[in-house]
Amino acid sequence: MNENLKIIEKLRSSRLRPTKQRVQIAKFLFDRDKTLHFTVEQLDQLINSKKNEEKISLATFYNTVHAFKKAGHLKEILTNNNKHYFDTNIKSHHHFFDEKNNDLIDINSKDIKIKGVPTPPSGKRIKDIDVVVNIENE
Amino acid sequence: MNENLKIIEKLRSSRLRPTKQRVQIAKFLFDRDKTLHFTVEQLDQLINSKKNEEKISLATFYNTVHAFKKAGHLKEILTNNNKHYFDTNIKSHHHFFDEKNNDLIDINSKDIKIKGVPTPPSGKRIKDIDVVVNIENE
DNA sequence: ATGACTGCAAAGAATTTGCAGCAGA
DNA sequence: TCTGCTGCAAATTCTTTGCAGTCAT
Repeated sequence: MNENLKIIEKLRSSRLRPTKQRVQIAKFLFDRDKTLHFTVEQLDQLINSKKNEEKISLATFYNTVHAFKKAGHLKEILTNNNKHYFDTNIKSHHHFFDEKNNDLIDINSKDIKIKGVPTPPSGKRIKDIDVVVNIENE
Repeated sequence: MNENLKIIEKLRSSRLRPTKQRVQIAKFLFDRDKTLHFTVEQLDQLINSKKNEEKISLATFYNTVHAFKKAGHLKEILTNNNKHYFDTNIKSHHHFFDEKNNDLIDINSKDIKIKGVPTPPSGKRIKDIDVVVNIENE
């Protein structure tokens, strides 16, 4: 129950009304030890497969995930498989990506050092840097 | 005409039949000084807007671009805007990406040095590394 | 009460697929 | 001739949108 309050605070502090659906989604996403990589469709299946609760509509998952992303609670991951992947780990970090299985694995940002990034075009500044280490079977 | 022969050789050496359409697309893509970043839809528009030639169907652009990618003549670029971007520059290099305008700019790979990439999971090896430097307006 | 949020269904965008006919080897 | 390729349209997949009803404040 204490967990619920934390979640509601988190939503409120981002000016997101703590609706039943948002609280349920937020609990699922943020009340966990390991970080989660997911697409919106996967999230829909993961949460709606739980028989005990009311179903949440797909459009609400899209709305909510984007609202969470805008609020900085989720990070979007780059891949080249034409799907939007999200990550509950918002700290700057990078990924292994296995194209074969669409499998994403976190890499601690402290491990990776990037040097020699040129200055961006004038009028632009660097927002962040994504590193994707593509892996394949040996 | 010599250019045509080079293109046909390039196709043949990748076991791709040099059909009229493929030769036309390959000339457009590979017979140029600056590298080109494009989506399949853009390519379709770029080539089919030329009034003088026969129109090529969208499905053929998809087939051809994927065939060229598989043959190693094109590189796919990571973005998070849910579109497949391709690059005529197949040398290892990285990109600035401006989400606002979906604008991609090459970064010479020699400029960027990446250190501290952990060993990949067992049974996997590193295929390549993509670095995307996201930029925004100052 | 009033604005924000949800859910449904429909629309939209990008990509893929099936298959008949055509063309390169 | 024979296999691979093209073109068309239909199908699929993922995502967004419009809007009426509902809920949080």
